[in-house]
Amino acid sequence: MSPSEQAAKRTVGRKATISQDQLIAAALRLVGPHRSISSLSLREITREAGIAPNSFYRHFKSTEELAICVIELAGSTLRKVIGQARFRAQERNKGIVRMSVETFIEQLYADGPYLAILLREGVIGSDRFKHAVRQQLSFFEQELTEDLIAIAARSALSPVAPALIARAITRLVFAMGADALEMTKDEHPLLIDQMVIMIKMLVTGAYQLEKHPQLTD
Amino acid sequence: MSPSEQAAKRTVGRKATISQDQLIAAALRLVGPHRSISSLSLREITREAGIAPNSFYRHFKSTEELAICVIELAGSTLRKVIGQARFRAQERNKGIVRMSVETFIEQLYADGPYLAILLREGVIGSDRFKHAVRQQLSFFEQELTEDLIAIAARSALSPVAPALIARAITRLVFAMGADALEMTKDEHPLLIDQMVIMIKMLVTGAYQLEKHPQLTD
DNA sequence: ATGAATTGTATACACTTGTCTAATAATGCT
DNA sequence: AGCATTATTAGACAAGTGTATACAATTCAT
Repeated sequence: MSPSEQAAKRTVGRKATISQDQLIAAALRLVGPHRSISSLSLREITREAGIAPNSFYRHFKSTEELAICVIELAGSTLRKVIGQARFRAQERNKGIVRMSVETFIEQLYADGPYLAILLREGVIGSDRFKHAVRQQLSFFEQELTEDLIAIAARSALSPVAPALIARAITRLVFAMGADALEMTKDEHPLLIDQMVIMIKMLVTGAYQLEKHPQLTD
Repeated sequence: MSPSEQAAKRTVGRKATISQDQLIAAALRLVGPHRSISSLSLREITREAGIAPNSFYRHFKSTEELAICVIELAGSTLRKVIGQARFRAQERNKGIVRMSVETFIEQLYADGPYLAILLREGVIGSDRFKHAVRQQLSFFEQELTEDLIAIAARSALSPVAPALIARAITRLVFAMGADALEMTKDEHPLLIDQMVIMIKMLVTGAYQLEKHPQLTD
């Protein structure tokens, strides 16, 4: 149940002066590019939002509840952005891989630091918390899998464990994204080149293994 | 300067009733498989170690200082373990890749949850903190690079950007390791199979790209 | 207009946190 | 033995935390 959906149910009573979305916005403002969501305190958020601490409970059961909303927002936003990148790749004639990777890295410093959030919060916080992040990652994986199947079909090659490739690429890209967070922007082009090559390795390697499934491990 | 080296300097005065290593042990006990080091409070650690809060300062300047010691310990311990895995791979006749990956995953639940620590703390905490983790990662990368060069030399193939492959493998393995942390142990064998295939994809892909450096991106 | 429902606030409580100041205890050197 | 040195402690402080209770304000349906 998204914030706005839930708010629509109310029919009688005092009009809300603050919305869940405004609280989320306040939290995002506090997080910025460096802080972790799970480190935000309830009082901090309400202070930033300009309301009394207790008012928070009218909108979220706990800060964890809010954090999960943020994660879902981050995931869906990012998938939207990456989806657009595929179209842009066809307009200009950059490769899909390169275009996607570039867009991905751009998002690190976009208005909403959504990518940075997903990168950080996947390994800390409560179980529900981590689960939410991993679910978003699996959405990426899924969409990527579908892409790979489509591409394999066009090139008349059988799909070689596309789910596995998708998982590898997803993990690789997110890990390198975490690296990028600790760099200055001028180092990003080099990193992007590396990421593109890595992905190429994975894909051509996958096709190669399909053709010659022997090889020692 | 490691904990034990520093302690050796003292010549006169009251004998220390607690050592830096004992404090580190207490911290590790608290971290367990789930908590983050950066979330440990000074008082918590001293409580666990059985000393007064202020005594902490005689051994570490701050909890961050201790955390960095833990990270370095975790890194060197893990590299030792993985190094041994290579020898073990030759004794039994499993492949180096499979043996290393299996050993890696085993470490998730070893006595010292060192791997879990490295996986988590790379993206949170202070800059010094993150830097310490990334340094340990780069050590892994380096040793792996040397291995790849050696292998390439034996197989009479030119080394195809071994540093890049090493980086990709490292990132991939650590990311999948983070996944493993959220699974039950009976799911690990499947994950290990996947990791091995992914690494094979990367390596054979790299050789393939060397032979035919065209291909769209 | 009245009352129910809902949102927001004020105050307070019990905790935890890091760190300061002094004082005490134990050790080695002379 | 006495002294300097170091380790540890106790006690206290200000600041921050989540949340419980009680109350005020606002809105809608009747």
